[in-house]
Amino acid sequence: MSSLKVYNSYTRHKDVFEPITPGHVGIYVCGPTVSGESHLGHARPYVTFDVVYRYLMHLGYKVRYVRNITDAGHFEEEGREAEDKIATKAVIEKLEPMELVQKYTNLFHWAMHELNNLDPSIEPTATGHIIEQITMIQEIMQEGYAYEVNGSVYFDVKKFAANYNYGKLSGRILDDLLETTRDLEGQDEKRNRQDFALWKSAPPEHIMRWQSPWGEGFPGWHIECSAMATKYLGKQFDIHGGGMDLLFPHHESEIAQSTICNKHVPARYWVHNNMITVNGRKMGKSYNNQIRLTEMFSGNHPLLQKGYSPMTIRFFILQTHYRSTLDFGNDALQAAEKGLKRLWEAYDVLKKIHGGDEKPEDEALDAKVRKQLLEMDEFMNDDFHTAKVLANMFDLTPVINSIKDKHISVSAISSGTLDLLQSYFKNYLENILGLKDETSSGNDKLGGALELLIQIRKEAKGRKDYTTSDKIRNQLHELGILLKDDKDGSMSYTFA
RNA sequence: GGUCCUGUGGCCGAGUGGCUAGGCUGAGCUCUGCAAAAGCUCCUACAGCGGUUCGAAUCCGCUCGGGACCUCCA
Repeated sequence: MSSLKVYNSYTRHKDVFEPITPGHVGIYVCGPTVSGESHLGHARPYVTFDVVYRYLMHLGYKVRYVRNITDAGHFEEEGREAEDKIATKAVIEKLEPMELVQKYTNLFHWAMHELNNLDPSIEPTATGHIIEQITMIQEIMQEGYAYEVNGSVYFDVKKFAANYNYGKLSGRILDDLLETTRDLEGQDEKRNRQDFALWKSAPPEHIMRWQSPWGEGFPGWHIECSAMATKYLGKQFDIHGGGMDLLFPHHESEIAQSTICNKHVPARYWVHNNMITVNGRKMGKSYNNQIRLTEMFSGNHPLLQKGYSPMTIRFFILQTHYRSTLDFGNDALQAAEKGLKRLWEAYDVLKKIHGGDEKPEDEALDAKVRKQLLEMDEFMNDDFHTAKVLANMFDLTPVINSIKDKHISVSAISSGTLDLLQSYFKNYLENILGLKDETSSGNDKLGGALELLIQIRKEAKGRKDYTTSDKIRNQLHELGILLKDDKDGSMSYTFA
């Protein structure tokens, strides 16, 4: 089997993955700012890195997955009135900042669980690590790469660039930045425009504020990730993940900060997911085109023809490679919904298939099935190519259904291949891709009642009493339960 | 303006220079009391124009279109 290769934004090509400590992987993913509700675009990185997390564990690594919660204020616009987003909104909503933060943190966790994302190993909050951030800022100042002005502290990018490789991750050149940085108000505190804040002095109206060596204020945006990643993963760790839109300035700034403090580029592999777009345009607050996850699930949004279940959304995301843009659309979502249903029903069928002999009756088919299963590992090793994994599973679906419908015999493939097929489907669908059954919800009483109706319908059909049998089927259909007559005379049901 | 990405069949999307993923739609057929599901077929595309090559969706150039970042952003 091949080894895992990961596209590394830092080197700009696929690198063979080798953890710093054999057997262990440290991964840091930029988490949400909990000043508002998560939208569809937010689902992408967390699903993407959930699969990365699951796959690394599948490979046998012991993984520490750190994903932060940004609950301290940022600036609406750097250099302008330093408005704490959370504080501003808190006034409007007449809520304590921490109450608001708690509300959206809870909502975020709810959405993550709906999407069947595993909890990270550690989920540190920015407000819980103010001391670590202050300490790190002090270290940067001691090294001479930060300066204080009026109670705020800025990172000296120009000096950093003179001695280190600034801009490598994002492909930025300092001179270009000088020319292209927008002319904003209140830049006078900075020595150079491209400098960024490590600590901001808090104006009186600012609610979230902490005591620091430079007076009362709050941390800059980039420092929290550097401080928390260092604390929980060390001066250098394996993977740093996030959306492509964080490449610059966020991750570039993280690299600068950590390089001064820790003498290392913080992560060896930088992994970035692409954006979800709406009509070709990035979904984000700048474009005012977000669809919240609660709206996605309920269908309560002008752009939505209907609601889409969490697994539909997860599957929709997984059907594309994570570094490609993914365009939102009702047609695409509905295609994903149907595709997932078909795949999952085949998986249910597969679980019930038994038999097969040691030697397959159809050598060619047997070989093809094995090949397609083993290829799935290759695809995952090739930069987590879930889209190709799913394509192979769809290729195998007709084989499964044909066995069920007796178009081909169980013994067409060997018992060993059948075992492999069953274990790969289970492993991939449930453990690696993190999909789950959403239909039945395990209601035993309902199941029992349906079995009874199926029994009555069978008896009616036996008497050729199609009036009764059709009545049962049609009325159940109206209730959203689909009865299917299988080839062998048995009946099964699915929830629409 | 700078840096970078991208343009694939009705829709969504894979595509490492040659063997032309996959899903969803649509059409036909088979099975079936009728349905549904399933199976089997079919519709076979690479923005345009040049170039490199025995051979290009894939490499190069130009033109046109879309987008990301440069500012909070997943």
